[in-house]
Amino acid sequence: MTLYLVDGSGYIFRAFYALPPLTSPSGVPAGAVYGFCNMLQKLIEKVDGKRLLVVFDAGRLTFRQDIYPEYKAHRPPPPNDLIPQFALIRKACEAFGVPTTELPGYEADDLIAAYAKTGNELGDQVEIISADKDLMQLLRPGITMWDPMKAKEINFQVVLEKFGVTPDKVTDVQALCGDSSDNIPGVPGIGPKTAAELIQEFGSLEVLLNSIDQIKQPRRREMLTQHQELARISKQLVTLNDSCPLPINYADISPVNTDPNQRDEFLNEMGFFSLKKRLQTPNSQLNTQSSSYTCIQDITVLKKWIEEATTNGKVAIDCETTSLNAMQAKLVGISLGIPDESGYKAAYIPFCHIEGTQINFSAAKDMLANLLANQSVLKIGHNLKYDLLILRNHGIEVNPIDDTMLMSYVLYAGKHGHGMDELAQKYLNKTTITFSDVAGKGKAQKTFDQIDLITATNYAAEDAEVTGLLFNLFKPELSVNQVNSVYELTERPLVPVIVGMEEAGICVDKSWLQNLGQDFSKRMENLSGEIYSLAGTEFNIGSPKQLGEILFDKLQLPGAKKTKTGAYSTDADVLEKLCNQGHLLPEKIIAWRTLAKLNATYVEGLLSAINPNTGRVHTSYSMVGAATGRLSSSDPNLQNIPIRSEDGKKIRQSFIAKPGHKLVSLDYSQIELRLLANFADVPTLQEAFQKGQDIHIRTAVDVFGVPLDEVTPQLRRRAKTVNFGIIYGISAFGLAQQLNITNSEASKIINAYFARYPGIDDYMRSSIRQAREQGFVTTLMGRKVHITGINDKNGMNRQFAERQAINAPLQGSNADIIKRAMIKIHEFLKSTNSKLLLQVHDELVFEIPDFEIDTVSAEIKKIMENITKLKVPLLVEIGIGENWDNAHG
DNA sequence: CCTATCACG
DNA sequence: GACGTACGTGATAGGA
Repeated sequence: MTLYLVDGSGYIFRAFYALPPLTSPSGVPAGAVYGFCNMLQKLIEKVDGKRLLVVFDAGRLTFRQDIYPEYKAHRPPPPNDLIPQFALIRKACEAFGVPTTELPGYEADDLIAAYAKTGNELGDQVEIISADKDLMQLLRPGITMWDPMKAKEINFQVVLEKFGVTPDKVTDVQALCGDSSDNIPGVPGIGPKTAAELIQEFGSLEVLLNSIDQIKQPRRREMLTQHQELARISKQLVTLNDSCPLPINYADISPVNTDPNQRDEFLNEMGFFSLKKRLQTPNSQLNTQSSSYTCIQDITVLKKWIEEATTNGKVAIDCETTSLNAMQAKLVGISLGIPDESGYKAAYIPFCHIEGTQINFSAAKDMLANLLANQSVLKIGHNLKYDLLILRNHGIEVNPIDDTMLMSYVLYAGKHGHGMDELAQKYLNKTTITFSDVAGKGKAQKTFDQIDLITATNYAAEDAEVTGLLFNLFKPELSVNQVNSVYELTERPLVPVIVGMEEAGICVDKSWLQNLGQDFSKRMENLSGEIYSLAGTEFNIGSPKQLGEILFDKLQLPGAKKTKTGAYSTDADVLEKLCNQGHLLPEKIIAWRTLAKLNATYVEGLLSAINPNTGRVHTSYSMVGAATGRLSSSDPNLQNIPIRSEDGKKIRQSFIAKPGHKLVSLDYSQIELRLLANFADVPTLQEAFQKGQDIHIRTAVDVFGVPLDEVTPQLRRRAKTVNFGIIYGISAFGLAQQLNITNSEASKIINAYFARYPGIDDYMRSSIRQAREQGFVTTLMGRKVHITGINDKNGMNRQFAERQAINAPLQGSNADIIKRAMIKIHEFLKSTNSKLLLQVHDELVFEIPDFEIDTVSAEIKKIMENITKLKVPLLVEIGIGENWDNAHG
């Protein structure tokens, strides 16, 4: 009977590094345990009732250190988060009914060798489950190896390709070339290629060492003569000791015998509920084809599902549509997932696929609307904002809700993305069907209504099922990780607010934009004529490559700078420097580029974004796009509408209020600097804000040491740059670049700043320390922003992470504040005729009917300013106008 | 599909 | 001594 031998320690490390750090309900790190259980379960399925022995390392010290003290000496100790998990993993094996073994003084690999040898001699088939190259020496007839990650056999051929020799010669090769990962010395100057060549030629290490004088190459000969002893020691180190004692008698190794109750008890203790449910029906993972999902094509079947969801009190939902753009998408079908003993059972209700028997949507609508509006049934979705918009188009309200995408966001912002496919892979170990799998991609991509019902059901119902499973996993994590309040008080209640904004859209003046486009085009034409004659040739001005060649090769202008890919840099910075030296061409290029940008991105972009049904522009906000907690806006992006240049302002003027209304803009003044003054507890800065002083002038006075009445506009501008620099996690180089001064001048300014504002430096250091110790920084409302790379050994990556650690709490707290304000304002606006249309990080834009402008905007200002209490006041500035440009004070 | 550039906070 | 560096986003055009 076959014996399977598992390198348990290898599994532990792989599980630890592959999985994000989950925490069990009792607060113990459990990510590796979770991963290990998953792998263990797969193994149990593979060995199918045969004998399985998991072998662990007993400790760091083995007989090999007696031979060679440096052996594995450079290995860092296991990470702190992993240490408590070792014992739990042994417990997991016990709970799954899998025997384990270990032996002090020996490595797991030695024990594996010893058991493999014994089994082989008794005529048993032995399979080693590991991809570790140090175990490959054991291969021989009757002993095979299986790489569990790649799910393929490691045979003689694989070993031959890897080492250049057959398995029985592997240790000879390793002895010669050494192994830096285990600190095995080998013979200096001999690498894997040479080692294989020598062993092939001489047959074995022993023969080779006895015939060194026959080696032709003088250098090899010399090295081998000199380092014979190292080769012999290395050979001892890499050779597995198959005569070590067997802690469990070979005959006593029992087949896998899982007691489901014992296993479930352990999984409960660990909080692995979804895994527990999955294991209760071990085949549901494998047979998730059409059989396990229902396609609801009949109204009585639908009725049964809705009743069941209602009784259950919880249902996962997902809408399938014809477009990612919610405002122009057509509803095609809805999937439902209802908790059951195996996790979630899921169904898909098609409404308007091109082929197949389907329920008419209007026949099902009332039933579904009742379920979705039922206060005692929780609706779970992934990015529900989207589904809510779709359903609102059909007059369907959805409440109450939970959103697994937002849960992932508050738990893991900065660590990884929050898309369902990615999360399913990471947390459920499940590869989901992707949209392009079913619909294709590129130009030939089908819309969902063109998909056949079987495929559509498999895809759509899986989404509902996965959403439910993610909910089971994430929901308890929220409080364990102390992010329940940011989820409950900020992210979840924000969903209907954003839905309202996206649905409202904003008016843009079509003919204004068209005129503007004509003006821009004409000016571009004139400019390109001038550019061609200055350059002496026609070329594509929009091509940085061609432009760079013209400027720096053909015209030989000075100041050529290369980008990281080696091409000439032609960005505004470079061109401006050339302008300052009196060159005319770069100036024309800058002007042309500005117009090209405005025309393509804004004139053309906005015109094509006008929704034909509503006549307005509806952006889409991503609630998980920015790791810091900010929203992001796309399709079109309305958070980067020009404002700084005169031509830019003209673009902004195209955003108008509907008749009888005004656009009202309210923005938080200097909010990030106020937050800095608050967090860093700088008395001088706090006082300046309390007295309503101009903060940049104040900084100029303090840092540049000039009297108040001598602060010129230019000096104020420099101080403003310094203030921004501080918020971004200042570096001398960055400030120097920005102010066009030398590094040492910038350094002096920074030092003066820290000296005048004690507290800033401490605050920055403490942010960095928190990131280092905990892996994340926190904001005012307890949002976590994970900072990866803070302990990176690459200095540049680390410094980047440090600047993020400084900036994220400020940017993130700003996001917290405005999000809370939006939620409160949304409630207030229900009693008015006004609407919130846009959010631009520290600014909110409203459309307010003339008759209630004063009262409503005053109340909004009050809400915004009083959303939280800091050591400095929050100040909100109001602007009112027909268009977005003149709504700016 | 990636890079360079540039629009915003 | 050299390296490359301000924080966070999204859209567009060009070019492999």
